[in-house]
Amino acid sequence: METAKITERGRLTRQRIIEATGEQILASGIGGTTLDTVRAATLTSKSQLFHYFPGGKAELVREVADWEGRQLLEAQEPEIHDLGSWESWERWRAMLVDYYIGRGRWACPIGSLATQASMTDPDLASSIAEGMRAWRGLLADGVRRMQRTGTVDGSADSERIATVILAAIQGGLVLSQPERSAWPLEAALDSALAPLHGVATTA
Amino acid sequence: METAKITERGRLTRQRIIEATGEQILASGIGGTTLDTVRAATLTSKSQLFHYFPGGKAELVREVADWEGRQLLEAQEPEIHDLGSWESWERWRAMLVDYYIGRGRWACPIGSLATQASMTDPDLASSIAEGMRAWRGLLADGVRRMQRTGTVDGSADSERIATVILAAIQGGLVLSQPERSAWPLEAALDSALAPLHGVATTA
DNA sequence: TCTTCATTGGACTTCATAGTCCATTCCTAA
DNA sequence: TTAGGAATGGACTATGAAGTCCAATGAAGA
Repeated sequence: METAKITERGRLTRQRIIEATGEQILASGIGGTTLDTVRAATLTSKSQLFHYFPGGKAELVREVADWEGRQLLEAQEPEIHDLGSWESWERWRAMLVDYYIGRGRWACPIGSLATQASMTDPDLASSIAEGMRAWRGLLADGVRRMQRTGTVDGSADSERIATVILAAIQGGLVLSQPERSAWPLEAALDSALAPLHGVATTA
Repeated sequence: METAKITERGRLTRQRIIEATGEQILASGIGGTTLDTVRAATLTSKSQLFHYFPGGKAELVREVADWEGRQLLEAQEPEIHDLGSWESWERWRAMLVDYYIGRGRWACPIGSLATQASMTDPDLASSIAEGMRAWRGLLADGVRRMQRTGTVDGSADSERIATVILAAIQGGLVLSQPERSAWPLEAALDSALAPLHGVATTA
């Protein structure tokens, strides 16, 4: 058994801790999130935090990053595995904007953690980099599907287009966050998506 | 007199503190930068830090943000005030990539601070937002110059194009940082600049 | 029922860091 | 030369947050 004995009740508590920590990190950053505020929000005790996360805060943050990463990918279902038509890309785009802005996140759980912690926690940094690569891979798959249908020039570099789209998301959020407006994100995203519907970038 | 009495010697010390703090923040983040490490790096004493920055760490960080913002704009001189030809844009792009990657920064002093502190320090957040707007304005000026020469479609929204370029920079850096590779930044930037030399986005 | 172990509560310890205070040194101008 | 204020040194305090420890509780199977 890899994970020590854990009952259903324990699993729920553990999950509750992860989700509450995720919310606090998104709202206040890693530095603004303390074990005491997590404890208060989850109605747990110090010993529980260390019982479920023996590695302390660092391990907890890493688990949060993993979980948020999975959530982010799940939120993009089912479109993320389609992306074979412009309509699918449009639905995916709408979902994404809603995920970030509509739900009041205003930041990417992954991208934001990347800039916050990549310099202090190498483990977390590589985990995040891996998540980014996975995400980029799914987008690149979509781009290749568009190339197969002929909508997109077959000679274009699909990985590169996927990277540009990801960068647009992350950069758009960096600008949207302080402005509290969705439009930088939408502008950046639409600009990056332009090559996917056979229309030149018109800005 | 707005600023209290300060001699040339004092001004230099103060500046030394700002620059060292800026380097540490860029390398280790705000949380990873302590007054003690700054003190050690600058060969100063605790009392000096509070003598020059009565508001403590928060004020120091804000001064750093201001100074880094000015540095960032200065680094783009003189091109940032030209940008009237594609060649000028190319020179500007090269300068920028060198500023971030060539000098081992791997992060934007402004964008990185935005995600690190905008949620905890509203003053800093608005100061950063203002810096972003100023920067965007300069880029938009350049875009309009390109429109006047006819290289760029005059009906395009110059502010929007400028925003997309800024987002490409910020997002490119988010991706470049964990990968320790310049190419995400270059890909995003080149894609955003494509509309400026009359070539459709080819990725 | 009883045993065992996961789960929980919460006080306590340790430590890093922001911030305070006062004495001392350095510079400059009268 | 000297007086005054800026600049500096560094010990000290206060605080908050991470992490430890042990006792108490709850649940599930023998």
